Amino acid sequence: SAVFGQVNLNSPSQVKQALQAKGVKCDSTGQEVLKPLAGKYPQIASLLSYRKYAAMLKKLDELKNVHPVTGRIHPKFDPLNAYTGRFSCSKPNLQNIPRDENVGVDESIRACFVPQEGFQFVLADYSQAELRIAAEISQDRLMIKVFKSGQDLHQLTASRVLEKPIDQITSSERQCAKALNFGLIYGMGSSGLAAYASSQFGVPMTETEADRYREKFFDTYRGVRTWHDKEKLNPHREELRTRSGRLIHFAGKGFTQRLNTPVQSLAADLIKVALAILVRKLEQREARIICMIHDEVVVESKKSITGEIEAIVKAAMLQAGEGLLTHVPLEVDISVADSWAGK
DNA sequence: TAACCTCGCCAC
DNA sequence: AAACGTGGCGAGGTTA
Ligand SMILES: Nc1nc2c(ncn2[C@H]2C[C@H](O)[C@@H](COP(=O)(O)OP(=O)(O)OP(=O)(O)O)O2)c(=O)[nH]1
Ligand SMILES: [Mn+2]
Ligand SMILES: [Mn+2]
Repeated sequence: SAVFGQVNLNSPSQVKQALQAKGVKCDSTGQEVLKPLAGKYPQIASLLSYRKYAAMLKKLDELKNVHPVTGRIHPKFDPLNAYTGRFSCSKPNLQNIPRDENVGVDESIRACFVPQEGFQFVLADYSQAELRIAAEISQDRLMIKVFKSGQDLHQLTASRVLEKPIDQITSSERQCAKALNFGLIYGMGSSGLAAYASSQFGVPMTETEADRYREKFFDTYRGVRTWHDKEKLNPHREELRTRSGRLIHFAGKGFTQRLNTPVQSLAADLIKVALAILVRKLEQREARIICMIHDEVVVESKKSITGEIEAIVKAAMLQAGEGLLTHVPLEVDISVADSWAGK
């Protein structure tokens, strides 16, 4: 094309050079930068589309090593690799399998993950996991109240940003709002907020508008602002002790990391406690934990006992909160399905 | 050739 | 890309 003559589209440096040669000023060629330019340059839209499909094909390629005997994929789960105490997963990573709405064609990668004959999946995921924990850690009065009354903050934020009634928020709009909520509580700035809203949410937002939105957010959740201010005051604390007793080396960590680490760590501890409870309860039953994705558990359960297993999984995940959280209630979204796509 | 880095993108 | 964070992976590109 006129913009990309003889360039390797897989090479960010060549792409950047080609764009700059055409007078497109950019530092990076990532989505945040290119997406707002896609309307003006159809070639950029094509490039982003190509990158998306290429990423999907790469993911599929990673999933080729099915064990000949078990018919399963056996990744490595490492409980002690991530800084915050999250599990990591590799070879292949099953914690970043594309969600169906992002695959780009009417196909599902997650639907390829199915239980063995005569079994079903129980899929259980903490609702608004780290928002609840942030409410607990910051002791924000309103946020705690919101969770006690069973409201949905992701949905609420989507509704505010899109200026649409709450009952008209689609699941993918809610999904987009997650990054806004977490961005805000973990210290995202006005420029980051504006860029994200424009590129991922499709809502053009100037930096001034972003700044106004941030202020509104922190006026609403005053305890979150106080938490941030407090964290700004002691930027040199070198140790963090988690509620479960782990000591985390904190030296050299910046403001945003200091906000995130206690929350993500507690979330990691929460699900680990839940898994420990659960693995024992499942021992004598025909059901096994086959995957975990940070705040989600996938259990493969014999069909005839799925109802009982569902109750056990939910109870274990809620019970884990009893020793770790004091003010905020937990909720678990749970479903039974014949594939990871959720039926 | 292999090891390493950066970039971009997937998930939570 | 920037004061959101935590990860893994492939491809290009560089270095040993
Ligand atoms: N800092 C940060 N953390 C994220 C982001 N996306 C997900 N997480 C973390 C915080 C979430 O609570 C946690 C689990 O992700 P989920 O997709 O299950 O979202 P969440 O539990 O908040 O909402 P849900 O009610 O399950 O749809 O992972 C993000 O964009 N930034
Ligand atoms: Mn969740
Ligand atoms: Mn989840």
